Amino acid sequence: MTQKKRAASSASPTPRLRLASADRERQIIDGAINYFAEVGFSGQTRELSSRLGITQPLLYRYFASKQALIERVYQTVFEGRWNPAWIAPLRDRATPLRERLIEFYRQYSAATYRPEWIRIYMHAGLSDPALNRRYLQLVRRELLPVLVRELRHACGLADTDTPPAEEELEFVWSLHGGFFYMAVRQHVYQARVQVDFMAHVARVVDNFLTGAQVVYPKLLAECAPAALVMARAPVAPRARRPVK
Amino acid sequence: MTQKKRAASSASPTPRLRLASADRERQIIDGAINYFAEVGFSGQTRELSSRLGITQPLLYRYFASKQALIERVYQTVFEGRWNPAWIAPLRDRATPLRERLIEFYRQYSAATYRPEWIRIYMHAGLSDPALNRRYLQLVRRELLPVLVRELRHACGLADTDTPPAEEELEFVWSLHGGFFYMAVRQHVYQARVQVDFMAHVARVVDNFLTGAQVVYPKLLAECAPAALVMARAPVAPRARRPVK
DNA sequence: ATGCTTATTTAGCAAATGATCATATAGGCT
DNA sequence: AGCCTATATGATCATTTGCTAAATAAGCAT
Repeated sequence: MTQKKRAASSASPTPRLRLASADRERQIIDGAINYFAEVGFSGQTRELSSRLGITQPLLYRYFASKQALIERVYQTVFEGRWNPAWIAPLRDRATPLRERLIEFYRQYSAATYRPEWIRIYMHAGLSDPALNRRYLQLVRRELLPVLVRELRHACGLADTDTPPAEEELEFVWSLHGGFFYMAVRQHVYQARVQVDFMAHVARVVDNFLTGAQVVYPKLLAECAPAALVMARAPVAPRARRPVK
Repeated sequence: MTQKKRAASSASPTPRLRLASADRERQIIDGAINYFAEVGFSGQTRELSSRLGITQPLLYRYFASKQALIERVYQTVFEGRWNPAWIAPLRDRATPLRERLIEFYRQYSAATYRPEWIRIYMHAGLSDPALNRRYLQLVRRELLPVLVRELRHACGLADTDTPPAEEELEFVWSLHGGFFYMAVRQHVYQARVQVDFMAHVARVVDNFLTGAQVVYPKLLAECAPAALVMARAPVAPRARRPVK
């Protein structure tokens, strides 16, 4: 017994590392993000603590309950990774919308299409979708209307005050969702994705914008006719190669 | 105690319903699908049995272990809902590809974009992605190559033996994934989707096919040049309204 | 009725798991 | 050096949970 104990303590020379509480807290949160991303929120606190190299009761010194820790994980992952600075360049009409979209998805994917983010996001959605809905509303409030506005402009329409119709939001969301699903295939289903992501983004964005030249005005005619005002000087058509 | 018990048993007059074993088994599986879809596979067998109105040990008469029940749930949901008859009509060039795609997604969504299916699929992916990968391979083997072939044709190219390039598969998967993500938002994140799904599908398919007239040949030129053979009699251009 | 088969329940075990508490010790302060 | 505070630990509790064995009763053939 005592032998075993002594052997263990000499084998793992962990001389009771004493961290500043802020450091320890951060370390626990980071570990919890990775652990829960891997096994889900039903993962045990004992296993988590053992991966962190600390004892389980220490977790309870820093977090009142397992649930409190989980909520902290949510908060850190979701609210910590949205960058408001992504939006402004999307409105900069000095560069073609194509390039703006590609650049946006380069940055957005770097921040969120990561195993922990995607997996935590899915686990959270399945166990308590309230937080996900908050994130979706963030996207819906901050990002999608900008996309709609720029898309209207890129299709040769004048800026109006007409708010995005539900159908327009879903339309741009189909672009967004296609990329997200690729990340889900990769990080949740662990399927190998064998193409260059940014080249793929470029192709899909091209396809989206090219089609939109024709289809988007029809969508507006059906769903938001008030937005159908031609710009005085029509914007150069986006078709980079004329349809023959 | 005894009073409580007697009261309970008289309040719930469940006079030990005795079913044929096949019926009971089916009932358990159906209940398990709904239960696990809701709470995940870490849901307890006791809670499941109580929802079914049976005792927990009875589950173990029908399934050797919780894991065996879970595997049966997988099997029923995934392998039971793929319909090979979806594919043939996609190849019927008598009708425009647009209509074929819309009809396909009408049927595919009716079968799989349901709360249990989507949620079980997500839970499964997070806890053990092997089964999801098998399903993805089914899609990748049976569906995507057909889409690629028909898309090439719709863009005015001759049929060749050139197998789909990885980039082509991802390209059509971006269409597929956009729809799937809408179902995820609905059934996992429980966000309200306020548009008519089939009208949305029609718009997105239109957009996809219209853009593809321009973008897909370029994709092929980069990634599968051997497929870039023009059909002798060019197919009527898909643009339903000429690009101005 | 009688007895046989088997579906179903009652009662319960052993392991796992979230949470707690008294105790030990590291590290700064005087 | 010596003290004091906050951090860290080991032992332990109460509950949950997958699973089993024995008891009970419903349908069925005779």
